[in-house]
Amino acid sequence: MENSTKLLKEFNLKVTPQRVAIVDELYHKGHLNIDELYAIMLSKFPSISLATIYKNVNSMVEKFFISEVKIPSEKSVYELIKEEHSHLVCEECKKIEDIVIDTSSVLDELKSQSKFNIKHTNVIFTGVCSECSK
Amino acid sequence: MENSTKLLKEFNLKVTPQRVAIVDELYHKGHLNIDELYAIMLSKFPSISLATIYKNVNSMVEKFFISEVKIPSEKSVYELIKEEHSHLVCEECKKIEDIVIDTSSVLDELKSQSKFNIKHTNVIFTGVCSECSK
DNA sequence: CTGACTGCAAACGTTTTGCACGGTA
DNA sequence: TACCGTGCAAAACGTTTGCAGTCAG
Repeated sequence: MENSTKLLKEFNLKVTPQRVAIVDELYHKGHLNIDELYAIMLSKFPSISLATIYKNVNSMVEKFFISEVKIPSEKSVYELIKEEHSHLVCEECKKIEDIVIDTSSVLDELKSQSKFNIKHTNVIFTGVCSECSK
Repeated sequence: MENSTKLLKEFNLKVTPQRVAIVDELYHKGHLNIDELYAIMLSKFPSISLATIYKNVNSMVEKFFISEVKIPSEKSVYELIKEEHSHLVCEECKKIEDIVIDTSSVLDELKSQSKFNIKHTNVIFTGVCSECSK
């Protein structure tokens, strides 16, 4: 069985062709906003409704299968949930890169300053990628 | 002259009572979303329009006088721009705390992994504050 | 005095909802 | 078969715009 189908079942989401396609795209593209997702889906399902995109994205977010990434000055994108990671966003070409960094030193420093019990560390770096800075 | 008035002039924004009040509130409360700001402003200017809030917030953002903070699963809040800092957000009471942490080790690690030329580092920690974890 | 700001109402874009139909389990 | 998902249209929501009157510089 294909990967996307298996994943949907694991998250107790009914397997429909539309959902499989959404998961496939997020898997291959990494990050997509609603408009990009709709455009891609339209090419595969000419009569798909935007409402279907929203409904599916929302149910996948609720089941913690995908997550919304809120980027400063940009539209939110969605990605499959995996190991905690940070994002690098190019201000010019808008490319988004995932990066796994060790945040333990920052968390240690934080612990000494605040009594918060931290659950998640959300880091977004913005700047210019190597292609755009040429 | 009061602080807010002076600040508005420094950022080339005309000084109106509505703007002074917005800056005063952001200064005292630290972070406010649009609805909170509107509610507070309504109590001071009963006939103020939501459009006025939006117009002022947008012009202040454009002049880099205030900035939008996008928080996972929450409404965006606005704050006066100051030294770069991170945010701690309590998932339960929604309180937001500012914290200045040294991100140089993370930036160094990043530099060794990616060719991005980083301009800004945006860090949001989510968790439970000390009052709520009692 | 002039241009910018305000408040109002309308417009706009985005997201959600209700419903009839069709597909999945 | 029973329920859930889909597509469509309408509704709801948040934000922006245009305009006439007012105010700051």
